[in-house]
Amino acid sequence: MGTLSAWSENLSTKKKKKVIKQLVEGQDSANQLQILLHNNNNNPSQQQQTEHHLSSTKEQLVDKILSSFNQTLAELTSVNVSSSHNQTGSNDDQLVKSEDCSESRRLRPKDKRGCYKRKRAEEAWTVVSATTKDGHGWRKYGQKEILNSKHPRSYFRCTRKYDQGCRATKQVQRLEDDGSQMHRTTYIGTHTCTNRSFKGPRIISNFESRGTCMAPIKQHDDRLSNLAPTTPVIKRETKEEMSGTPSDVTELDSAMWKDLMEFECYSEPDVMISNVYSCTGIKFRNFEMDFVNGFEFDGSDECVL
DNA sequence: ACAATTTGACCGTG
DNA sequence: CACGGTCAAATTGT
Repeated sequence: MGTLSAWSENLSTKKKKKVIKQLVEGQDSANQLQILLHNNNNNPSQQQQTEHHLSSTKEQLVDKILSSFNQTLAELTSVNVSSSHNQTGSNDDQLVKSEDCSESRRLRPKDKRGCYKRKRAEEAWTVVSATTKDGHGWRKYGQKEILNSKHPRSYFRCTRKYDQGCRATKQVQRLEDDGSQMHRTTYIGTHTCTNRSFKGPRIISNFESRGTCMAPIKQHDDRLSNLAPTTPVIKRETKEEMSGTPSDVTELDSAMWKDLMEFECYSEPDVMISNVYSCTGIKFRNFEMDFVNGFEFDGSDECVL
């Protein structure tokens, strides 16, 4: 995982401005969307009227928001990737070792547990949010008490790890401040699975198309055969996710709205917009504050994950 | 019965 | 050696 200082140093002023602009645009769209949703909830008949007054429709706003995140993330991760040394190659190597190891482990007697190769730092980014939902299926595989932290950290891997070889993992930890239901979610690695269960905004998954040195960018299903382990027994871990397979934009959107509504239930509308995204190793205050302060990261140790 | 989570051990990294 | 990421047996849930 690259350090914050390294990340920040590699972010040119020009890029910072671009990133800020994109995020502000996204925030603006989100605000408009919030108004729309709010009006829709209170008085559905008013919605069309409101929509007319605003410059965009719901769908357009969602597009803008997602586009904002996608562009921003692409910008940031291109920095990330360029600043990281032979990340992918070593990752692949590590992963192969790890997978091989885990394969053999299954046959090993109990007393020989733990033969694995820890993954090298993959690119990671962090989301601070009241909800940990992100539209992907996750399986919890561990929990740890973290030194000087009140709350334990939970470890999740993609449910498609074994059937599609997806490497994505995430770590979720509740923020220190009491009373707050906010969680810090650190995503590590990108999804290489074809997730047909899309339940919410796939902000994260759009990383997949960053066109960098990550996993194969091939979008065809033939990659499944490439990535799928040769293990004869494939456990299906995504029962409920497979049931719904949104195939068109309408279904996809309705799923997205559902998730957005859930999100709204978790947090006050005013909070909703402001306290969401940050990236690798950023201090986890209100991210909006960082915008105001010119997107400056001090690279101090307190931000190390 | 199967899937998901919990939990303690194992082990890599710094 | 401490910390924390990962594994898998045991437990719990559906």
